[in-house]
Amino acid sequence: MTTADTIERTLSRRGYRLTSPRRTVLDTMRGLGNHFTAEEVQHASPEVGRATVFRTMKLMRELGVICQVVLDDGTAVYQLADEDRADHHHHVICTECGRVTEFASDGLEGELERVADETGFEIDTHRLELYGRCASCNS
Amino acid sequence: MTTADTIERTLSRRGYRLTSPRRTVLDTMRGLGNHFTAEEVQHASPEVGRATVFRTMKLMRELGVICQVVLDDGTAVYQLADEDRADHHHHVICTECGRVTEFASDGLEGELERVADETGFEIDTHRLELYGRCASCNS
DNA sequence: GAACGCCTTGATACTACGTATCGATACCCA
DNA sequence: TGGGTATCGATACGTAGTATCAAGGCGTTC
Ligand SMILES: [Mn+2]
Ligand SMILES: [Mn+2]
Ligand SMILES: [Zn+2]
Ligand SMILES: [Zn+2]
Repeated sequence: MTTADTIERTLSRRGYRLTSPRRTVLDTMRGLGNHFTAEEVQHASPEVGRATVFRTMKLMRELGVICQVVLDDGTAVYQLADEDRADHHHHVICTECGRVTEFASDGLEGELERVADETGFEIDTHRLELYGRCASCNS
Repeated sequence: MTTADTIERTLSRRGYRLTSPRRTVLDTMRGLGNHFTAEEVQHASPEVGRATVFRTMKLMRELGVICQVVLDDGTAVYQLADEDRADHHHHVICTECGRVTEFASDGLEGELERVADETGFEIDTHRLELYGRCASCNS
């Protein structure tokens, strides 16, 4: 979870400010726990205009503060990124309780690069999600 | 691309029928080429009710006849699956022209299983998408 | 062939998601 | 102090997908 100070610095570096509505949306997301939808953020921040909620979430996504997680049915939820994994990582999603966990693997990234070569495409990025049941839902 | 006969058999096995509206939607999707959105299918099948378009697309997705492809911005497009790859595969998406290509890799699947073990989750499925530029857009 | 049940359909309404527009403010810097 | 840019909220708009419901189709069974 990225601190407000870090976020403010990143915003500032790009000419943006950490305003009061942005702060509210950030606090809301922190209060919503492991993962949340756009609608949940809206409902929990009634003082902030709807457009601003979306704008802020989009901005935070660009900064890597939150990540989008695609569920197995194709819908999306969001998650505050661990500060240390803010750059590149993937998600394991519990189809039972919805819990989202982040992970990264150098071995996997290497294998992905090898596969990417064979596609004939010039690959820039990728997205990977694993679906299953978490330890607690599994017992 | 799965034949109508194959689809009819699969539907029949589940107690469903290949009706005229379903046939229309299938033909429409075949006519739309490499990939298409829900809206494009609707527009190209005005005789069919909107709800039926969505219902049919959902059904075809469950049968593995079409696959959902998540773009890098999180939106979704759809694609008729190659009959031989109908079971499990992934997608390479050109961020320039939108072209979607399917691929599969045993090596990758093996590496994925290894990574999945370390998550502490009981993994059922996964989703992987690669984003880049196709050969023709790259030149 | 009639009755019945289930599948299917289209119209409609509704919810969610996200973007575009626009006039009004707030902040920063010269 | 004045201008320029960022930001905001309200609103409207477009797309995606689901829920409801009444009507029609089709197969099976009697
Ligand atoms: Mn994440
Ligand atoms: Mn596919
Ligand atoms: Zn769980
Ligand atoms: Zn291309």
